[in-house]
Amino acid sequence: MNASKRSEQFPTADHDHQTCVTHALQEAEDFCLQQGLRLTELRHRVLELIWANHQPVGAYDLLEQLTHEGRKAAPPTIYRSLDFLLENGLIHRITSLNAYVGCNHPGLNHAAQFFICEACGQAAELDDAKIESVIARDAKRLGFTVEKRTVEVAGICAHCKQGPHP
Amino acid sequence: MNASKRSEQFPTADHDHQTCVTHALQEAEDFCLQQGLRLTELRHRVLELIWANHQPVGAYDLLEQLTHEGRKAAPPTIYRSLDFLLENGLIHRITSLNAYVGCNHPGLNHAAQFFICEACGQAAELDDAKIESVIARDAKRLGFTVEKRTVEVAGICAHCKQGPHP
DNA sequence: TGCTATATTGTTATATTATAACGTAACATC
DNA sequence: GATGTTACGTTATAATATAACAATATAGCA
Ligand SMILES: [Zn+2]
Ligand SMILES: [Zn+2]
Ligand SMILES: [Zn+2]
Ligand SMILES: [Zn+2]
Repeated sequence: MNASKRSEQFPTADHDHQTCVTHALQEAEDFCLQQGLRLTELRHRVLELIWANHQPVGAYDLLEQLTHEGRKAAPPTIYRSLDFLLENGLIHRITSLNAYVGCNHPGLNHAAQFFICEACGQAAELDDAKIESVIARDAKRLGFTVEKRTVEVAGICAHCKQGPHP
Repeated sequence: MNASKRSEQFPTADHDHQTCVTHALQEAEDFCLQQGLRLTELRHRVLELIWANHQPVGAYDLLEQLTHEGRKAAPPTIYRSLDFLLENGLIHRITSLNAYVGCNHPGLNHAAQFFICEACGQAAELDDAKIESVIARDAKRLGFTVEKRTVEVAGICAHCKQGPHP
């Protein structure tokens, strides 16, 4: 099981954090190159910070991390980078947390579901086609055209049920 | 089809708005009496305003409506009433809108799903057991204990696909 | 009834998240 | 290099929500 695969669900305590980050950044660079997108130094750094946090992180947390490393940054600095990363599927916004997290399948333009642990703060990204199809069925019955789905489940992850924060 | 039934999905343009409000308030009064909850004048009025808006409405919109009718009100005034109504299942919070909407099945402590029209602003509340079971299955596979579910689908409702706002 | 504990509301200040508006710099294309 | 476009810097402000403490109303009981 490689780092990418592991990060699709709740990571174990002993997993190689840095490998996750490196791998995700490499994927993002490749993707942007393919798509002709400009992954500027700022955007690259913001994405790196999001992955390095390794759990959903707020815009102002990111802002603080940027300023602490000497960069001039104001709210628009971070929000513009977040917008770019969101638009191009490199990160997700978790509505119920007002926080941002790296996407495990960048570029696929998928609808994701999140399982969010209230103890350790980790979020697992799923892409369960079954949920999609049930929502689609309900939408059809209502005559509703789906544009955007938000599926976020809060609770306690398996690691945290056994002991304190993994 | 009565007002209650109608309000479970997207209401038609010609439906009896006032009947919906009256019916919902009556149900809330009954429920609070049964449960020994104090539906004070303020809480009653806030719930009435939420239903009268008849679509998800923001806390500060409600605040403005309260002050316009002469009541002294500050943010905590409205947020405390919203907290009471949320805790007791009389309203729902729609995370993706930062807005509040009356519950169609007060007191049932159910997990609801919302289909939100981006054209007319109406939200339809569903309680599809199928969605619940699929989420429960994923949770079980992850070893995840579910506390709270957020399922919000944005798009265009059937009325709005035919013509402008119903 | 009057007393007391509790719940509710009022009031002021502040935290948190996000965007508007406008100017400057970097980049790409010709 | 001129020109149009994209990205970034900067200042101010909007929108949503909570903290902290005082005043009032209510409920339960002596
Ligand atoms: Zn994703
Ligand atoms: Zn956990
Ligand atoms: Zn409901
Ligand atoms: Zn509509």
